[in-house]
Amino acid sequence: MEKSFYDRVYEVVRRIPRGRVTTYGIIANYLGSKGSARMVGWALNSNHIEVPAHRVVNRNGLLTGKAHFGDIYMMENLLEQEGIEVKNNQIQNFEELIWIPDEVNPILLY
DNA sequence: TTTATGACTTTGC
DNA sequence: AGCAAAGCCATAA
Repeated sequence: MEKSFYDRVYEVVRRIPRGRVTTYGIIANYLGSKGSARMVGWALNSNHIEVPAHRVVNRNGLLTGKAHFGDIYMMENLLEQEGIEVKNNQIQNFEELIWIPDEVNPILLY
């Protein structure tokens, strides 16, 4: 069975360092399909393996996927356990926490 | 093969 | 500023 788009998403997500986050769009862009941010989320939705999906949020730093963690507070709790401050589904200091594949540093692409 | 879907993103009003 | 609609594209059926 060849590697599917999903598998690559899993690989990237697994590489996200603890205490860091990234976005659907960044992952999609890294995988080559810059318009397929939706696929990333969907890949996680179909995910049967264990990946830190809670470290993936939308481009605003909003926990849009929280509903898929069983409890809507699960995702937030997981992030806070890693030292990430979340308030009202919004990650604080989001831009400083963004991690990008193949980048060793935290990035400040703005 | 065609259609539907979605844990997104961007643009336009 | 805030909401609506379209764009996006890999998978499942």
